[in-house]
Amino acid sequence: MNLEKRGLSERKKQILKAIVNAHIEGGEPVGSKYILQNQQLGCSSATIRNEMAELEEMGYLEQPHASAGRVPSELGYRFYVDTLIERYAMTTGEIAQINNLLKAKIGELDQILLAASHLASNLTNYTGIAIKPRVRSVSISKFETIYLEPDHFILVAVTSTGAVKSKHVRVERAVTQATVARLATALNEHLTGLTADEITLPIIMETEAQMGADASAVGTVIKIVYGLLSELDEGEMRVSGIDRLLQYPEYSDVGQLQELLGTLEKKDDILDLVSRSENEGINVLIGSESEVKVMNNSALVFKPIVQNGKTVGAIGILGPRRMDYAKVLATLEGLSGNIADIIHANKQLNGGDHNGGNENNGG
Amino acid sequence: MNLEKRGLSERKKQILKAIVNAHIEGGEPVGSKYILQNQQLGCSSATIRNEMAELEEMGYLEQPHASAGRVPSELGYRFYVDTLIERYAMTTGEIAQINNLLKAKIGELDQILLAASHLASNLTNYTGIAIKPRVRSVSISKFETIYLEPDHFILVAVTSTGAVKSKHVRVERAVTQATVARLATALNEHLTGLTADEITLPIIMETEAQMGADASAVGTVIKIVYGLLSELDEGEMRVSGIDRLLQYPEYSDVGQLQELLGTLEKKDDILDLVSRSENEGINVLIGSESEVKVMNNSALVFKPIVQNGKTVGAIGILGPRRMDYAKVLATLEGLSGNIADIIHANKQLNGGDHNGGNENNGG
DNA sequence: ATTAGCACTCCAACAAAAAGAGTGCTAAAA
DNA sequence: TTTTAGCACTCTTTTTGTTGGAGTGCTAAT
Repeated sequence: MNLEKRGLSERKKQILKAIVNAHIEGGEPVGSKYILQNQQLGCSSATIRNEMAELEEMGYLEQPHASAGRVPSELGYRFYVDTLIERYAMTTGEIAQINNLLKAKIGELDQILLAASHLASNLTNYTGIAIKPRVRSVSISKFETIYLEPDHFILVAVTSTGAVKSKHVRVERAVTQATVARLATALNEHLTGLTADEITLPIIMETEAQMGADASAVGTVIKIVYGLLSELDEGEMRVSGIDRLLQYPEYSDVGQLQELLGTLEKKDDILDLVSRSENEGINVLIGSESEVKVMNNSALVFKPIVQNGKTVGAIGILGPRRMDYAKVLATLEGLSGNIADIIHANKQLNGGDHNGGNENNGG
Repeated sequence: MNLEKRGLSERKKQILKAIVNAHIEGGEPVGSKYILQNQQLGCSSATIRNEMAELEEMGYLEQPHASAGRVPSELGYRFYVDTLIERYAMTTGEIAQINNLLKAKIGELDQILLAASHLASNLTNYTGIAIKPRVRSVSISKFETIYLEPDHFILVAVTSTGAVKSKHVRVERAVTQATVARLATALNEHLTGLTADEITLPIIMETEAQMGADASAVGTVIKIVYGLLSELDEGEMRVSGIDRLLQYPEYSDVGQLQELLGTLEKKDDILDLVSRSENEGINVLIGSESEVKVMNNSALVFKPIVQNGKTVGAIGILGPRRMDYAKVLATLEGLSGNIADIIHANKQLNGGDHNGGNENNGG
């Protein structure tokens, strides 16, 4: 017992792992008898009980009430995810499913993320989340205008991350096709690479000067550009497969469920959490490790999608604290590998090796 | 009793209305005693009981069990919505809220619909739905290309409904800025106004011919255009405020709730329903009136957004069958009026009168 | 046609009892 | 010193029974 100060005995590890696995599968507290029957550790249930009592004392297990089985504590899950978990190998079927669905969606990042989170939800049977994080500083790398009618054109902006945004623009004074083309040029010369904060009055005035007689449209457009940039700042989050949560008994309490759904609706908390993360590997947040109040018996696992050193998106899984971490980690890794392939270049998808490291981040 | 064959007596109407109102508010079966105390109809509870028994026989009321109060049947709600409902006037506060939020979102239809459904959910305290219906035939009215790198440009398409879609395009053989500009011209000349089905091989060949030496890119782009058109065909549906459902006791049964959430996740059923609707007024679907299985104790109210005679979107409310129809109808009407203002022209919002007719459509 | 009165039904809530699962502890065995 | 069998104990879950109340339907009188 003294020598266990700095680590768990092999037997304790085996018991803890068995308990976590059993609880992940069944959701019920696990008793010594069950362990006895399902593990070969050549000792009696009484010994197991003793070990369990010690594991509880050490903080890895909890007892829902005086005479129930044991349930893994938050610390127990942490230890499990960090050291005990056995890597889950995706089946060829799953890999094929990923490839097929994502291949069909080669396109804008938004759609890829959405499809991926859907897929993640399907494969893991938990709730999937697709996130475009808030970013401190997006800028626009290219403007284009599309003339429609004398008082009506479309402003298209390509952002530094490659996303394309557009807005209809209506102006008071009629403009010509040539004018809106000149406008695009002017915008490209003065506003590219600037964040919302950097669009200052002098810059606006320069742009207006360049447009000469047609300066009146500039004000309207700048306002729209500004709004566009702030929109991009806001981030976005979409949820898929909420219905899957309901199959887990931890969410059969309506109050709890309502709180959780509320958090998913509000989006802010999770969006913040993901946007602030600096871990580019897989993030695993178990229960109260995250500041999001509601998560107490839930867990959030997410993987940022990084492009040129910048986090441009994330896919995640939300589920009960006792989720099947092995499967979730493998799924998110597989998916993010494929997404990386797609966005870095439109090269052929081949399901190759994307062992994206199994880094975990507690709190 | 004979003369009631073709209509309900005034007293029956009053009783029915009182029962529906009471049940909408409380969610509990309503008894004769309650009616006696809350309505001035100068008769005893025994008489009310008799009337209630007859209303039940006629199919307007139901009894959950032998000795409970009465609950409105589906037919009862239908009758209520069609003839008994009292128009609800939006408060100035609500009108102001609508104007402020929508004003801020002047932009693409998607965003307006999303904001509106959010708002509808907030105002009514039920779940809001924003829908872009499947449409038989979308075409593209204008193409534009944005050159980025020699093997990489962006294709922007403006659809016949004014929506803007874009796709990144990567090509094998390097192209110049001039080439992508010519490509846009070629696409505009050959593909505008065509639906996905109408893009035939001859047309493709003509386009390729026009591009001469750069024909190789045409194939890639056509595939993308095709995908883009089918995407537009698919329709879209976004849900907001699911958490609000949980406050109503009819959704405290996990099984029921799961089915409902499943329907909302799948989107297909509701999307079909809305896409196929030909009623441009407010549609009210109560319980099993819709083919969507799950709705049995739910109701869906939605209002198409029509532009140039075409349904370009819809906003809706999903809630318990006993929802506050008066409020829901008023809210959707108010919102759709404002949306119409915004999309028809960017004229100033003024919260003016949009009495969009109170048409109802039973199954 | 309406109403008072009453017996009847059914549900909901509570209480008590029984069943079960799992533990902790003790004393003996390895 | 560690392990184990055995058993009493605790706490939950399920079952069963009881009671109270709400609301109806019916009958007989108005």
